[in-house]
Amino acid sequence: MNGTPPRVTAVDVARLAGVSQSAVSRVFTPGASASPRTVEKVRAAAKALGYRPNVLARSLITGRTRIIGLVVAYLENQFYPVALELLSHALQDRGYHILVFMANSTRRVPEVVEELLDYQVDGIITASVAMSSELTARCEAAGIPVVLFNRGQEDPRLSEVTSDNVAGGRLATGHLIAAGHRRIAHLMGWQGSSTGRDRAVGFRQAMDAAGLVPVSMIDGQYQRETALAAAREMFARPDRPEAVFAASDHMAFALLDVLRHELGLSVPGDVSVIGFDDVPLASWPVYDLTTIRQPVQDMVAMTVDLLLRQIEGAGPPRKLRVTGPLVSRSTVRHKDQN
Amino acid sequence: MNGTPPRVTAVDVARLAGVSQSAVSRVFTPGASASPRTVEKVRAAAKALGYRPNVLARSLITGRTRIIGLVVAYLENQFYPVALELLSHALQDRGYHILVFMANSTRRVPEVVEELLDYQVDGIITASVAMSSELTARCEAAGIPVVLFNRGQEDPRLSEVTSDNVAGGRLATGHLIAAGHRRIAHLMGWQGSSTGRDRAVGFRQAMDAAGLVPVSMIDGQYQRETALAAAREMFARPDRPEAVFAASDHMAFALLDVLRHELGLSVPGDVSVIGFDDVPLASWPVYDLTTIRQPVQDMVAMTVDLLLRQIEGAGPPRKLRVTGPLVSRSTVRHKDQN
DNA sequence: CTGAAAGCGCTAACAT
DNA sequence: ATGTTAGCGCTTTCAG
Repeated sequence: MNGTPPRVTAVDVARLAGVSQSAVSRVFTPGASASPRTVEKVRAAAKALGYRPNVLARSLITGRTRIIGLVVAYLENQFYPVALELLSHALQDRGYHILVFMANSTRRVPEVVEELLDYQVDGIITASVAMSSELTARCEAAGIPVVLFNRGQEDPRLSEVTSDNVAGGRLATGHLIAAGHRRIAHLMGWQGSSTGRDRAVGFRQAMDAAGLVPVSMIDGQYQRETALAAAREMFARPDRPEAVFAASDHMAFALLDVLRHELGLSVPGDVSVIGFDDVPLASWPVYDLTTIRQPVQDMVAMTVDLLLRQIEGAGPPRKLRVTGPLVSRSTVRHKDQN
Repeated sequence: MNGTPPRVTAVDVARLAGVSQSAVSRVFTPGASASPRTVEKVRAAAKALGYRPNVLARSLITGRTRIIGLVVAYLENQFYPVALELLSHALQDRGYHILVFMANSTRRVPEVVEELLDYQVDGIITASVAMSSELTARCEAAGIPVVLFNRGQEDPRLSEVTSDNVAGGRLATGHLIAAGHRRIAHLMGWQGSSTGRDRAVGFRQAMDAAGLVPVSMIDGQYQRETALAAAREMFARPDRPEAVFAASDHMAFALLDVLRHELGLSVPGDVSVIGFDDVPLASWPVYDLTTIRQPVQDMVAMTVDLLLRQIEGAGPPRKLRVTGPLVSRSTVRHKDQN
């Protein structure tokens, strides 16, 4: 019966308005020059026909799609949906949109980025995903800036926005120590990631500075299942910690669940816990988790500014770092006050 | 210094391979006809140059972008990030990608959809967002199928995938009644949405059938803040319910939080609570919420199938409905057994 | 300020 | 099977 409906093009509008097709184009192009009369006639005709410029055809000429590719691995940790929502809004406000690419074990990052490139995206944001050097080269060759959100990498061609994870790890651990704890463990973030490693070095630094030796350090890989297992292992040992620094709130929740619901321990009565991120759930009374805040709003704003500056003004790649405060809630017990 | 780096085009590859540009095109077009030798030469040249077809230029001709527009209002409720992740994977597996459009109070759905149309998306999925009749007409005119995910609407031009919310509401309420409760309230989902209304009618049906009258019915609008306030109001009245059906897990969590942490009530000791959705958090021990499961996996699969069928085969719009089971956990007290 | 013309990178007839 | 040709819908010189 039907097929592809006939599209309304600039030619149609031009015909109806009695002007040339290029006049129509000018009316819809920001930096244009058209007489008020032309503008009016064209706008009227466009409205009558329901015309809107085909942004893809435009992109073919301008070389800009106003599409930003976002590569993200998993949305399980609440930090990412929050960031995605913020990112999307900030970008929309500046006339850009997000094309989402989920990477995971089966869909590897390299292929995913290639697909992104096929879409001629103007820029790429990766959320907690690393870029191979080869891939970076391809993006660089294509003139497409990429900024790593919440992930660091040596490569000078890559921009990145992170919080100061080493300092954060130190702050968290220092807080536990200041509260009077000595037998402290670290439920580590994935050691294949910069954030996971940095938070762990912050932990070590603080411990060293206090002359303390970690009770244990186990990799929870930032995932609930793994963190659950790590928590069980950590407390199955004869040498139980009295306080633990979890490298993400998401893992802290898993830890808390094991402690309270499997082991029947009290937090902060029996053990103190501190997290990292300050996701919304951390402030809900069920957990009321003491944690290191990652200022997502700021991080998002910086990411967008940085990326657009590179796209629009060809600014250089930069590594930006923000510092987050400690948010004291109720999962850490202060021994002297008790 | 630099500007836009020179793109590698099919012409470059053709030149290097010593064939025509159309030969290159054929090699990269699935239903093509090219001799093994040509294919080989072209592939080699393409690899040497790092060539990949520009999908946008292709779209201009084929009329298909393989981009699906997703309109979503908020990611606060965990149900949506989960759906988004699933949707994205399912679509990627079939060669499509998601262009995300966040709608909210400032960015109204109509403008957002117009922007979507500008990108020549092949189809639209709206997650818990309604379409005006005018908008529907525009999409229809543009030949772009839209499927509403988790939202129903009368319009026959719109496809939709929902769970049976009336039956779900009945099931939830019936469970409370069967547990021996009589003084029951409903923390309603947004009454401006079909799901909110349907779950409420299910609630009423079950109550009526049992000859019971609701203690109260308050609209929590599916948002935490509102649900928190609604919960407080519900229990500030002299006539407190002994059981409540919350129209979403997300609101049930808010309710549980005020019950236990503000009012010092025990659940299920003092009051029973049942939710709707069965998001991951519902199964965590902190809440261990009894709820009605919405089979997201199935819903996503159906959504993708339906949409792609409409895009590729021009199938008709359909309204699909799945039924979710009750997942019994620990927030409902069974009076006879106690 | 405006129209004519060229062409972005690619696919799809059309011949050969 | 392959090259030639004509556009897809639009922006952008270039004349005027």
